[in-house]
Amino acid sequence: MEKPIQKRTLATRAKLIAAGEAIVSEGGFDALRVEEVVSRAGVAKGTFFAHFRDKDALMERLIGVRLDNILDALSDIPAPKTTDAMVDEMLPMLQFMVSERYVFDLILRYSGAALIDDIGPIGMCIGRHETVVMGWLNAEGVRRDVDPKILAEGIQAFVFQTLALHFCALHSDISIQSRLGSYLKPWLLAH
Amino acid sequence: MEKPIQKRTLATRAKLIAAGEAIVSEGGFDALRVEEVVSRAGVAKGTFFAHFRDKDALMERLIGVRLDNILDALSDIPAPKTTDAMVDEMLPMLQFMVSERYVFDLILRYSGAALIDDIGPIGMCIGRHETVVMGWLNAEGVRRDVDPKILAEGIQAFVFQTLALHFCALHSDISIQSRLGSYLKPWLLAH
DNA sequence: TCATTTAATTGACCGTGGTCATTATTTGTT
DNA sequence: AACAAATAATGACCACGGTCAATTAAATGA
Repeated sequence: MEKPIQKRTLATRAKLIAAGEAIVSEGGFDALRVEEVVSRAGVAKGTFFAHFRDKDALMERLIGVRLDNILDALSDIPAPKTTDAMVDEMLPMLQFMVSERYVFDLILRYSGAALIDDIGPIGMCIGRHETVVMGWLNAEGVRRDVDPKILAEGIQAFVFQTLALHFCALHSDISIQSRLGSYLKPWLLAH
Repeated sequence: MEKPIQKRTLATRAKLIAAGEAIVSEGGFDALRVEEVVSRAGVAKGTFFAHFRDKDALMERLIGVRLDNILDALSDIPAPKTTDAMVDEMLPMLQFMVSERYVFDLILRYSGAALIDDIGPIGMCIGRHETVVMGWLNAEGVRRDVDPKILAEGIQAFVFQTLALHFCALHSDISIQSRLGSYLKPWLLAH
């Protein structure tokens, strides 16, 4: 019904993504330039925008791959039993998110689906993360008076708050772990 | 000690800000172009960047003015007694924040001080908001087992989460008020 | 096999934010 | 008032994301 994609198309797209990935692994996400992507991929500039809505769309894909890898590992572990353990398990994801200011801003912007209809790779990953975390909330000691969905959304909110303050000079004296912990304990624990 | 600012400087800056304000009031924040600011102000482009680090710096000032006005009103009212009342009082601020996607993104990016040393107008406003809200937390029924500072930071986190989801097509069926309320009740109420 | 329709690619071009060596103006000094 | 030092303003220029009419290649039908 809607599948007449030529393999040339797939090949071109793959080249673009590979070029992007190479650039990022060499100089970080912030260093990616569309011009360099197309020159490395050996195509014209216009071709890039025939395959990706804009630069951010490629960025989302590249970041999405990293996030998915981290999430694969995360969903394999057993549910942590304390909030501190939860924080520890989330740490790899958080560290990637703050690895570059540019990356954090991008994740923030696209974590809720940015455009009206299509939910992008980053939105998917955030949703996946929420699902994984929600699965942890059956643990003993976690409050039962609140819908787990709300609880999981709240954890997301605290994650973003923590990372935002991490970038803020006035608040960077506290570690990510301890700050996130100080939010999660009163949010999650029955008392 | 550090005050040899010529009045020419102040006049130029005032012209730039006035021009920016005019453009914004006509076409919204998203419509502001540096070129139009300088042409309306009757100065050269380079002059703009002698007065503001970048376009965002002017944007911050313009947004800061609006936020300050809203906060002036907010700090005049008596402390609300219920979470629903809190949400109602915050509503004008929230509505301004989501008036344009562009504005929301900017506030998000600068709500924690963006640069290492200087905390900009938006960061100031968020801080002010936090202070006002923290003043509400002596009310009856609000939990006492958590540092009010943490409680206020958590409210900020939920505000941003609520507004982010507001822009997300998948979640825009719920009103800002009811979503924020569903976070604040379990966060604030003693139980 | 060739003609026709459909899809992919090209690259010159544009909009806009930001830079910087040069020029103009103000302030301080004698 | 005349000069020197410091500060402000200028505008040509660059970087980079994004557009689009024209071109080329692939799929389809006879």
